[in-house]
Amino acid sequence: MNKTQRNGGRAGPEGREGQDTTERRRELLDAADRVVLRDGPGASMNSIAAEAGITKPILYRHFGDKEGLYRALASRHTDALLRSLRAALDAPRERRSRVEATLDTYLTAIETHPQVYRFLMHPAETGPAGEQDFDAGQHSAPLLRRLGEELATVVGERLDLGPDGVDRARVWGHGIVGMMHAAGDWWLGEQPVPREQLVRYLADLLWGGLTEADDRPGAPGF
Amino acid sequence: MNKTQRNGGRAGPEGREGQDTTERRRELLDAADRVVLRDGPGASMNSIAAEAGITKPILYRHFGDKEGLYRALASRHTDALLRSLRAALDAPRERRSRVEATLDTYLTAIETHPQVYRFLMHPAETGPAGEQDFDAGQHSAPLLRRLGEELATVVGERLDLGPDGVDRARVWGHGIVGMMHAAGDWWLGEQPVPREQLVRYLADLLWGGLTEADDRPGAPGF
DNA sequence: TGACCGAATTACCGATGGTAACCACTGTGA
DNA sequence: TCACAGTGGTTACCATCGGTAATTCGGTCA
Repeated sequence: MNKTQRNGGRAGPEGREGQDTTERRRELLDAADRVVLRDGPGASMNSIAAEAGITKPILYRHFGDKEGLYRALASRHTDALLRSLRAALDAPRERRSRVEATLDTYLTAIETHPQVYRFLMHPAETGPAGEQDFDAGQHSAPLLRRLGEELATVVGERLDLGPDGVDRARVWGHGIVGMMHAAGDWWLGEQPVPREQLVRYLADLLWGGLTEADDRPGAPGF
Repeated sequence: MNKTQRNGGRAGPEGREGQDTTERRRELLDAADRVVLRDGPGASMNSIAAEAGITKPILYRHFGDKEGLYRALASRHTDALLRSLRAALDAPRERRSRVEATLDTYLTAIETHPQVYRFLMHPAETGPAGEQDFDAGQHSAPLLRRLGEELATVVGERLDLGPDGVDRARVWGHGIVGMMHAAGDWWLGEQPVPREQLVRYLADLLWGGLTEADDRPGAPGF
């Protein structure tokens, strides 16, 4: 088993050893967190190591490469955000309230911790070397993908969308998440309206606001 | 024959000068385009200069820094895409067809040129050094912002959205663009459904599909 | 011809991600 | 008590990148 390998130490029972190394990982991630929140997503491995009171090679032992560290770090925050959103999505209310609560939860999160948010949207960072992968579709922030899939599942489970319901649910899941994300990103920069209003507008959009609005008199129609 | 002929002395009027330098810029951008499409968004300034048959400092003379080059490059593609989208948005049909045509135009574009798409979504690249700016809101791809603002204008002009119409139009503009973007990004990776279907699903979502769907029997409601 | 001027190149700097080589400490077996 | 093995850790280093001074080269004017 040797779950984390390394150690090879016959010394203590492996459980104990694993305990230590995961505990260590947590400490390192805490340090990385502080640095990233302070210096932005471009924080260097050296500074992170320094914050943790160690040196680079140890970080590389634990996380492989920068991408690995950032993935681990992002995973923590993503998990936390996902938990909040799931809670909002599971609250026992009617549909509209549920949607508004979810939107509000997300927007509150990014408003409260913009640095975390910014980091989560930039995990790739594609260092100087290599990076040949051109699959064009996984570069986007994994957070959005996870949110989209999550929402797709919820929608697919709870709504009756007909024969092609699965595909439809996935499209809607990713689409709604993208709407929330883009609007939130723009709003975070300018904050031209209070959060509650943004939530209402977005929910209105999902509620078919675009269909119900009348053409402007004299306009070429929309 | 100094076809490129760096003018050699102020001889010519400035107009001529400008002509030459903008022509040169175009050539350099063409070269940069080829390299970026070949090596991905992480292409180095050296390789771009080599492709253009010159050396780094010239690139820096023309574009200031890497960010500048990438901005110029992105601007070209963004402008082109914006033109197509405006055309789709201005076609004389009824609202639903117009929306579907716009979605289809965008999705066709990213499907046809995924490398360009990928580059456009990663223009920041935040080099190794500095990069202290933490405003958390301008890091996102400028393309999405421009699209969002554009759509907001169109929506605001053509629809009668009541007293707070301007704010509402901006939220909707960015929201719709984000929906299109996220769904497109996900779809580009998996392509689980044909494009026409994706377009229909997204339009359905905007047409209030989420409101009209029935709860699944036995589900906790959505 | 020779001084001059500007464009382009070479050579370089500092910083980064990543790694190999080295070091020190600690407990074990004789 | 002492060699030893294995651990975690550090130092020193490499290739590469973005960016820039110093320098060379080609042509123009007196």
